[in-house]
Amino acid sequence: MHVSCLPGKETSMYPGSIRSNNHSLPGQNFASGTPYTDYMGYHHAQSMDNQGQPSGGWGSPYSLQREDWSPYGPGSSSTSESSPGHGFYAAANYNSLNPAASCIDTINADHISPHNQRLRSYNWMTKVGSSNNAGKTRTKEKYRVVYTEQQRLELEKEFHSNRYITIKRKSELAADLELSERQVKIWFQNRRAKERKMIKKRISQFDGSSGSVQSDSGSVSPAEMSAALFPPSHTINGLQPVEILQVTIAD
DNA sequence: TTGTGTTTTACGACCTCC
DNA sequence: GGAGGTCGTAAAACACAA
Repeated sequence: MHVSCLPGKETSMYPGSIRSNNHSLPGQNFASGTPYTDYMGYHHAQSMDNQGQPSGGWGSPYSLQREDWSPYGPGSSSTSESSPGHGFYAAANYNSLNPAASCIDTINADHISPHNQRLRSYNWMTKVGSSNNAGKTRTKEKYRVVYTEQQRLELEKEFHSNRYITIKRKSELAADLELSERQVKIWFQNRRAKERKMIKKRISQFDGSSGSVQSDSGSVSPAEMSAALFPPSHTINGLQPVEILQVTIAD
């Protein structure tokens, strides 16, 4: 599988999108400089061979509540070459602060190791119909699926291009990945939450440390960590993202 | 194998904006 | 009122130590 590095076709944050008036979305772009050492923190290595996906296996009462639950077929390979970065969160920025993850290819190659490539058994398939919790949507049959490697990769690419997905891109991505728009939206919400959590964790490491922070590669000074977290080029209204975040956390 | 902790989907409550 | 935001949380999926 080949995946290019954030091609970057579009440059506007909200090309004809919702909320294009840019009314201070709290996190809008603010995390552009956040570190992605955890970018590929996903441990799942689901095979792209998703025969186990529930084509038709969704419980009807559940699926009726979805906007467009499409069968989870194999990740569309066609998306590999067609996922445009939006340019705002440029690969250059990302790479500059995280050289180790400078190319998704690298990450991906790493990630899809023989060890990780082991096939999932999709145990949930056998659970369908086994639940007897009528009235509780979440516990009906299966209540969550595991996205494929391909789906995650494309979503991550989009996320690193833009923290907030446009309606247009959401629609495209959903079609490409055979996900519902709702799923894409929720994935982005969850991904932002994850990022905030990571940032808070890092900041608490600063606060809790006296002079240095231990990293994988040894001791890192707060200044170094800060620079890694937020490159100087990223400011919003004159504030560096870390400052904005600190204000936010203080609230 | 099993217990436990973490991560990943998914949802509801509530908020803001148009 | 609808759409999408955050926040908190449930529960499946997963990793890993014992």
